[in-house]
Amino acid sequence: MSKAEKTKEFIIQKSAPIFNMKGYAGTSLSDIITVTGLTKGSIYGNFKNKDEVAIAVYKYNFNGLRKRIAESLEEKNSYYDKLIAHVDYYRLNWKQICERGGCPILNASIEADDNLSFLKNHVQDSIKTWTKDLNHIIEQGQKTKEFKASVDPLEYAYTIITLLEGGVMLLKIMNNKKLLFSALDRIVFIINTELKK
Amino acid sequence: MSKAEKTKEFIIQKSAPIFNMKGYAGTSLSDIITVTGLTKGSIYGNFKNKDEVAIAVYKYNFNGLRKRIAESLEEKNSYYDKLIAHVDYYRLNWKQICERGGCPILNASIEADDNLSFLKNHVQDSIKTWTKDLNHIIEQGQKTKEFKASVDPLEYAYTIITLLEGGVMLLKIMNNKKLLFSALDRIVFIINTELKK
DNA sequence: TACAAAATATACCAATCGGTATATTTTGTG
DNA sequence: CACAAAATATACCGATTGGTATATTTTGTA
Repeated sequence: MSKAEKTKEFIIQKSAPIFNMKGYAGTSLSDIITVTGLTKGSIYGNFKNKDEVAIAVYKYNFNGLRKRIAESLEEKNSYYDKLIAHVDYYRLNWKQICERGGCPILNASIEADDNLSFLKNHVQDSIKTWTKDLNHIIEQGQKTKEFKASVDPLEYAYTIITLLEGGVMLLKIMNNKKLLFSALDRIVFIINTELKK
Repeated sequence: MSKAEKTKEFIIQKSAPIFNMKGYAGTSLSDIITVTGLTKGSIYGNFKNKDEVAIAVYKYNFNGLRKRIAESLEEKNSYYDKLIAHVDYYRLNWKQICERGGCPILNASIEADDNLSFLKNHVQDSIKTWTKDLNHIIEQGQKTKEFKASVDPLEYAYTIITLLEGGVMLLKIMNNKKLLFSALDRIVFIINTELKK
């Protein structure tokens, strides 16, 4: 790992919470300079412009979330348990999620959807990735006869994401974990009554 | 209605879509000047600062949405029909919602939650108002024996909001109405299987 | 250890930001 | 119609924005 690569990674790590909390438009280069302790020359020596920093930060935030969720599923040895663990990731880490500024997908999604075309594609990609991850778990669970073969895995993947994102939104704005937990309980209920055999 | 009040209303109306699409940080005073055709003096003669414009615009956007939903419930003469009509408002108007930049509550919520304290309170208030509106419909439906008396109206109000907001988020970012409709179908299913007697 | 290349810092740029003071126009009323 | 008050326009302000050109420092390697 070259010096530049280390610096690049350092900038991304330090800027990640700011972008997730203040948004793309709300985060200035001087914010990045302040939080990294570096200078403008160092930032622009490693990134073409602010957009490139934002994209790198978004990918970092999404990949981090995805990785942490994946880790919490690893030890589980049934697909049912994996799906429940996915939901429970939010139950266990809601505080950390709040501290980091909420769900990066949700945040970037809202800001990018009709404004930042350069980010929109990346957000779409990450939602597709997340959907595939959930879809895969459900499909595998169908193969092991844990889940009903009749249901459409993709539809349930989207329902889970819908409830998670809606739940995180209400958690953040109302400062009330009960609202997230209610969404999580609903997901578990759906899994138990409609997916589970 | 004085001249100033008319101008104020004019500024709010013209600025409303911009704030909802580009966000608070992404909307500049020159954007407001451009879209209204007015001058800076006229803006600041009617509003103390940018924050006050943003607040007025947010209230306008929320009240508009609330009014349009309320109108679509008016003719319905059962609380079950009112609740379904509430959901169907989104089914019928998803395109208009998209054109206006999505759900103002969701948008403002994401930007304000850990950044814009001056807006956060107003967003919280509007969510409380919306919750009460839904809660009221369910409670009344319980009184008329349309809905089961055993359920907690507030919990269902929150579940409906969670699914609506999550659905709108996915609609907007993925440009796919199917994702919103899936959330709407889920709400109707919950109403039919858990609320309805 | 010398030295070129890579990386970072410094100094600057025009444009735009939100906001204000003042001049001009428009308004309602006697 | 006159005239004060209200409303709007003009002209300006310092601060900050994203970005660049260049100087300096640090790095890896011969």
